[in-house]
Amino acid sequence: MFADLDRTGPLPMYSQVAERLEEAIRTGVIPAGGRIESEIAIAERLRLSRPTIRRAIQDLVDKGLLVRRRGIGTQVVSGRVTRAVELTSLFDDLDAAGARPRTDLLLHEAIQAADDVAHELGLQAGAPVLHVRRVRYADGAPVAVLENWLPGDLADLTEEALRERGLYQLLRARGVGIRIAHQTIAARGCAGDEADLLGLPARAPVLSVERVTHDHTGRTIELGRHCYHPDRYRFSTTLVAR
Amino acid sequence: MFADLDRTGPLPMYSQVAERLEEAIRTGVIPAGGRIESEIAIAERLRLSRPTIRRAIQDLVDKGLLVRRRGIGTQVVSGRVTRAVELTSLFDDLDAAGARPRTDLLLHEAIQAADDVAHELGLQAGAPVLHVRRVRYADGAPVAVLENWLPGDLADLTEEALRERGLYQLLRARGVGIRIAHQTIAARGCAGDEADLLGLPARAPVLSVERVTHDHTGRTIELGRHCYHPDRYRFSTTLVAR
DNA sequence: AAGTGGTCTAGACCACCGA
DNA sequence: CGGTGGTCTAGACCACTTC
Repeated sequence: MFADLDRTGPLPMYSQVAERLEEAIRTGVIPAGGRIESEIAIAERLRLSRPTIRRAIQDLVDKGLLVRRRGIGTQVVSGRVTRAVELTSLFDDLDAAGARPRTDLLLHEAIQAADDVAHELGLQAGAPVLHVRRVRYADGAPVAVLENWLPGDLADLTEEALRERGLYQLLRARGVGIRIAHQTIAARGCAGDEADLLGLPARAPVLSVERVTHDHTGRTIELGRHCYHPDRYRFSTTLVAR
Repeated sequence: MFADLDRTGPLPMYSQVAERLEEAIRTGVIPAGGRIESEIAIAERLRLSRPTIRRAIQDLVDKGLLVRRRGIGTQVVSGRVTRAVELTSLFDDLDAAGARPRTDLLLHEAIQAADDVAHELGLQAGAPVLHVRRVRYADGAPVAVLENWLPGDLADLTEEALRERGLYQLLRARGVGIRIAHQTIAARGCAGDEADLLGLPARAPVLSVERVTHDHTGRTIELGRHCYHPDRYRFSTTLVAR
C-alpha cells in the first residue's frame, strides 16, 4: 500500500502518505468502518516521524474520510464516500467530466462600478471594472448564466479568450491564482431573460450563487452572480466538525 | 492582544491563540490586508513553540481569514470577513440569532425503510427507521420543511421532545455527536403541501438540501431532506484551496 | 497496564522573497 | 543576505479506552 514513496522528490511525504491512504479507502482495500493502523505503527513501518503521519491522517479527517477517537483508533467513515468540494471552476469541472463546455458571451464591457459591486470588490463606487455576462453550456445544453465583475486592472481579458476558456483558467494563466471563495447559495425564480437563456419556463426555480474570490495575496479578484439550471447542477459539500 | 492566556486549563494553547487572533481580525485591530507578526516572533513573545503557533495560524487560514506566502508573511484577507459555515443545526442557528425557533410536528412514525432511504442510511431495505416531518418557524414565520429518517435504534425520540428542541440537540443529549455531514444543495419548485406549509405560491422555488450525517464513530446517524423558504434562508460557505 | 490519539517542545533544513 | 513560511524529526506528557 505504501510502495513507491518518493523520499527526495518535491511532493511532501505527508501528502504522499495521505494519497496512498485515500486510494486504499476509495478502492475498498480498507473497508468502510474498518480501522487503519495506529499512527505510531505507520510511522515506524515507513520510517517517518509521528507528526508527519499525523498530518497525513488529519488531512483525510478534514476531508470527511476518517474519524479518530482517543483510546480507540482511526476508522473509515461508513457509507458511501463522496468526493469533497474543491475550489474549482465550472468550466474545468465540466471539462473533466467530459461534458464539452461551451460559452456564449452576452456582454463584455468596461464600466464604472455600482455601489453594491464596488463594495463587494473592495473598491470605491465608480471605479473602473470589467463586467461580463456569459451562458455556459455542457454538451450543448445550457447549464448556467454567469455574470461577473473584475477590478479594472484585470480588465484586459479579451472577448475571444472568454469564449474559449473558463474565467479561472484565464486568470491562472495571468498568474492570478484563486485561493479563497466566499459564496452564498440561494434559490429564486428566473428573472429577465434567464428563463429563455436556460431553456426554462418563465419564473422557473434556479439555484443562485453569489461568490467573491480572493487570490493568494488576499486581494479581491472577482465578484460572480450566477444562476444554474435546477436539473443540471447541484452543489455538494462535506462538513466536518473539528 | 494575547493577555489572559490560560496555560494550565483544558483549552489547548493553539486554540486560545487562534481565538485571540480571530477576535483581533474581526474587530479590526488587525486591518484587512494587514500583516500579522511572523510565527517565530509570536512564539517567542508568548513563550510557546513554533508548531503551536503554526497550528493556531493554520486554523485561521483554513477558515479563510488569513493567507500565507513563503518569504512574505501572513496577511488578513481583504474585504468583509464572513463567518464560515459550521456544522450546526438550523434550530441552534435560529436560537443563537434570537429568532425564537418553533417546530410543528407533522409526522412521527416508525416505518420500514424504502430502498433509497435504506441505501443512504447504510441499512437493509425494510429495516426499521423513524420517519419525522416537521415545519420550522422563526419568529412565527415558516422557514423550512424538514423530513428526516433515523436508524431504528435511535427511534426513541418522542413527539414531545421533537416539538421542543432541535434534532441535533436531542441526539447530542443522547450522547450522539454529529461529526460529518455530506450534503447536496439544489433548487426546485414546491411539491405537494410544501407551498402551503411555507406560505408560498404553488410551485414557487425552494432551496432543497439532502444531508447524510455521521457521528464520531463514522456510523450513519440521519438522512435529512429539507426544503427552505427562498427569502428566509440561504447557505454560506467559505472554500479555501490548500 | 497497555495502547490509542491530543498536545507540546526544541530543534533542523529547505524554498522562496525582498532588499 | 536575512527573514519568511513549509517540511520534518525525536522525543515528552497527557487523557481516554479497553483489557
